[in-house]
Amino acid sequence: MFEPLGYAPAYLRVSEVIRTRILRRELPEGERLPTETELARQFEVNRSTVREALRKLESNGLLGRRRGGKRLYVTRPTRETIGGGLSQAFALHRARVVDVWEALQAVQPGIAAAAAERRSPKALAQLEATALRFAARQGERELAVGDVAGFFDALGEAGANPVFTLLNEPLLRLLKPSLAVIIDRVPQARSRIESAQKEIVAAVKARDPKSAAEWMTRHVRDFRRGYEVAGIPLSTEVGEDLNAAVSGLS
Amino acid sequence: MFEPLGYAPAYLRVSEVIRTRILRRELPEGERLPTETELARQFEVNRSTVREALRKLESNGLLGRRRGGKRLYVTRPTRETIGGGLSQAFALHRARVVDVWEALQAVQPGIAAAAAERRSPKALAQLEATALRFAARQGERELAVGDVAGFFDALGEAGANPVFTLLNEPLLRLLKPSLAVIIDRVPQARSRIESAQKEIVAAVKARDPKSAAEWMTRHVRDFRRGYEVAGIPLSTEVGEDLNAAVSGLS
DNA sequence: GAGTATTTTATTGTCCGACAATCAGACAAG
DNA sequence: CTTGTCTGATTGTCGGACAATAAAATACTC
Repeated sequence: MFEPLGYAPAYLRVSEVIRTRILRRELPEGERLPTETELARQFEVNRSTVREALRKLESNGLLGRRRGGKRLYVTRPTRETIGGGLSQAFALHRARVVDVWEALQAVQPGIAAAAAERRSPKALAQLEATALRFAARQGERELAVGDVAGFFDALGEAGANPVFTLLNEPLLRLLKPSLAVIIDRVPQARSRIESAQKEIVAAVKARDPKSAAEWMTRHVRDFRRGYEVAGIPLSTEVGEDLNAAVSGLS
Repeated sequence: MFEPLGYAPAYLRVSEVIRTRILRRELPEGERLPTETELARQFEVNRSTVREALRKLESNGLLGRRRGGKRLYVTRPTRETIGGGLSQAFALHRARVVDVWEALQAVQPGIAAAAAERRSPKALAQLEATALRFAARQGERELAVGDVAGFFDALGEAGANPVFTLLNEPLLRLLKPSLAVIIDRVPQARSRIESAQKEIVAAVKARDPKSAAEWMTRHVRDFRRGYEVAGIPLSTEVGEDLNAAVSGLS
């Protein structure tokens, strides 16, 4: 019948004010924030209160500090920040590998198509380099996994769409552990990935969105096969210990 | 040559410890956190330090409080939390409506297909209800926009994939303002949306993923037409003032 | 005068102690 | 069984303090 009348503690109000200032770019990226004491003076609150507000903004990725620096600067959330937060959220919502895979399946073909449509020469070169790096890699499971993720990243970048770029990161992050298992346990995994990448690169180079999307669809579908062959149950929760989940094939 | 040896202030270490405890579910959701004084005692730091740590976790959505309550509880990030953070990030990365639209184009058909495959009777009922609500709505632009978003939400829910559900929210949030403009300025918008929803619901009901995806593709493509007809430049940045952006057709 | 040491200052991280507001229960009264 | 009253616990906020150290300013060297 009645709404609660919603009082907000000072630390929240302070962080809110700073936040909106940043969002409407009155505090532009790279700007150095005033000192805590100065902020406290301006807002007429205690420094402790200001600090609580700053911690919030800091973990939102809106404030950060330069390497080892003391003062805070206005920044925007990086891929890493967002990726970390989102993948953590997915894990807490008990997302399973099949869920992540399904999302990948939905989103990657679109990304590939966008990349094919709009790739700059530079982005293309980047993409080719990544593919080659993976192909040349021997052993070194972890690095190989990084290369695969790097390929998706480069593709997202080539699409020149920040939404894609930012959404890509958390999915890859969740995928990586299981991908490592696949590469370890499925002998033909590397060559299949390699050839899929080659086809996708070719399509992107030829500016052929349709073909890029199709090859990507196959590529992602292959991952699913990989899970099955590697003995990773599709219902494994991401963030779970994979070693515990894979059915014990030696 | 050498990595910086990375000292972390106490408030960070405290929040990190609590965070990992939550992530590995040693602090299960719904658990009441000890009082600040108690935490300070256990970590052997000052209460102010604990409070800074708590603020970080709070804005990550890992801690929250029950309506008007005082004590903190372990929670997981809600759709709203994530949606807010992500859409804010998109805005700061200068995403444009066309970028968001493209992401929608990529992801929604997959969601629709998933919903068609797995919808429970209950989720289907929910979806139908949402569609009907939109159809019955007259005037009340804001509410109508909410209904459209609600339709996508219900669809994501029906897919029973937390990844989809969580990714949906921020996209919709960014879309809403421009959607409002479309509904205002494009006379046939409502009826087109209504009929698309009807087709999608039918496909979901019939458990026909392929058809669901196809209709969704058309539905989303329609939005793009809507932008053009409404005079919203596709390169408008989301979060920008739309009234300033629409070409002045009175 | 450009680059390198050295000193000085400013700023953050942390602590302590304090107090009002208020939430959560217990308890009494109608 | 609801309403009012009391009590204790807990949070939000404050003020002041101090060591560590980053940033700025200064002196020094070639």
